[in-house]
Amino acid sequence: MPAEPPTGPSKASDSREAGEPEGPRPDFLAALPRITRLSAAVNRGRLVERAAEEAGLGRDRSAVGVLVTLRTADKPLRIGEIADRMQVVGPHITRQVQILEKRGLVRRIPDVHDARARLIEPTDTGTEAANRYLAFVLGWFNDALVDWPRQDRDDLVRLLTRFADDVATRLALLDEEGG
Amino acid sequence: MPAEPPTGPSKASDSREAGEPEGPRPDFLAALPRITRLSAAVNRGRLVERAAEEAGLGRDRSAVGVLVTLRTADKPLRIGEIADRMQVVGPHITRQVQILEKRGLVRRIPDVHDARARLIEPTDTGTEAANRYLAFVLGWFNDALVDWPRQDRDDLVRLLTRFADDVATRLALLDEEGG
DNA sequence: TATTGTTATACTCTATAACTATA
DNA sequence: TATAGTTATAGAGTATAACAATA
Repeated sequence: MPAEPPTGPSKASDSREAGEPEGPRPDFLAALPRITRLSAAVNRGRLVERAAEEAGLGRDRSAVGVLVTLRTADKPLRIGEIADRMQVVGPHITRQVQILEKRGLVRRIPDVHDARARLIEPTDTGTEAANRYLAFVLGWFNDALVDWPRQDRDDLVRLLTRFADDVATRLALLDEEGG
Repeated sequence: MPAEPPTGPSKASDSREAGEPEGPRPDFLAALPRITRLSAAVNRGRLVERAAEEAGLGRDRSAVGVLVTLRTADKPLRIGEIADRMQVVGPHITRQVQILEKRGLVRRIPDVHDARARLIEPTDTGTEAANRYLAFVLGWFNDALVDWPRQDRDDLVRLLTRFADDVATRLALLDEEGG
C-alpha cells in the first residue's frame, strides 16, 4: 500500500505526514530536484573549476572554499570559526589551511587574546586570487540573469538571502536538539 | 597590489573583471556565502539525516538521492538518465541502484526498445519511503517559511525554480564548450 | 576541567579506465 | 563503430578519535 505522494507536482492536495496544518504550500516538490541538480552542477561541474583556473588557483575545491570564506569575512578568522561557517569539522579546516599556507595564499597570525588560537587571513596574493575567482562566478551568475526584469532579480536575491538565514537558524536548532 | 574587491558588500560600484557591461548588480556577493553554508548545512547536517531516519532509510545519502530522483520522475529511468539528472557519472549510479535493489527499494525492468538498457523504478516500499522522506523535508522547509507573507513565499519558489532552470541551461553550454 | 587546534586514521562520495553486451 | 551499462580501482572530501597546549 504505497502512501500518497507528498504534495505532488501540479496537485494542491496535502497528505501531511509531517503534520503541516494548512493550505496549499508553494510547489517546493517541483523545485527540489531542480535545486539539487543545480547545486551538483555548479559544485562539480565546470563553473567552479573554470573560476578557479581564471583565478590561478589549483583545482582544490575545498581549499578554495576556505579562501573565499576568508575573503568574504571582514576580519581574520580562527580555525573554529571557519569550520562553523563552512559547516565542517575542525581537522578538515586545519588541513586546507595548511595547503593554502604552503601556496602562499593565507598566513597565520597569533591571536593576542588567546595563545591557543591562530587567526587566519589571506595574503595579498590570496586576496587577489579570491577576487578573480569571485568576479568570475558573480559575473557568470549575473550574465545568467541579464534578461530578467530588474524587479525579479532584486526579489530573488533578497528572498534567497532571507531564506538562507531563516533556514540556517532553524537548522542550528535542529542540530542542538539532536546533538 | 591586491585587486579591488569584486562588487563588495554594501558597495554598489563595480570592478568588472568578468566583463559585465552595466549597472549595479544585485548583491550576490553577500548572498553567496550564505547559500554555500545553507547547502552544506542541509546536506551534511541533520536535516537530510533526520528525514532519512523518518523514512526508514539507511543513512546513505547518495542512494537516497537516487531514490528521490526516481520518485520525483514520472516514469522509470535509465541509469544514464539518472546520472544526468543528478550530475554524476554512470558507474556511481550503477552502485547506488545495486544498493537500493538489495534493500528492496527499487527494481530493474527490461527496456523493450533497447536490450542494453534497464529501466529503474521504485518498488511500493521504495515509493513509500521516498514519500515519507519528501514529506519530512518539504514540511520542514514549509515550517521555516510559515511566517512569511504569502506573496514572498510564492515569489521565492517561482524565482528560484526559474533561476535553477536558467542556470542549468547555461551550465550545460559551459560544459559542452569546455568538454 | 574545558577549549583550541593538530595529527592520525577511516569512511563516504564520486571519478576514470577497462571491459561486456547490444545497437 | 558507437552506445548502455558494469566492474575495478583511485582520489577527493570529510568525519572520528586521540592528543597537545593553553585557558
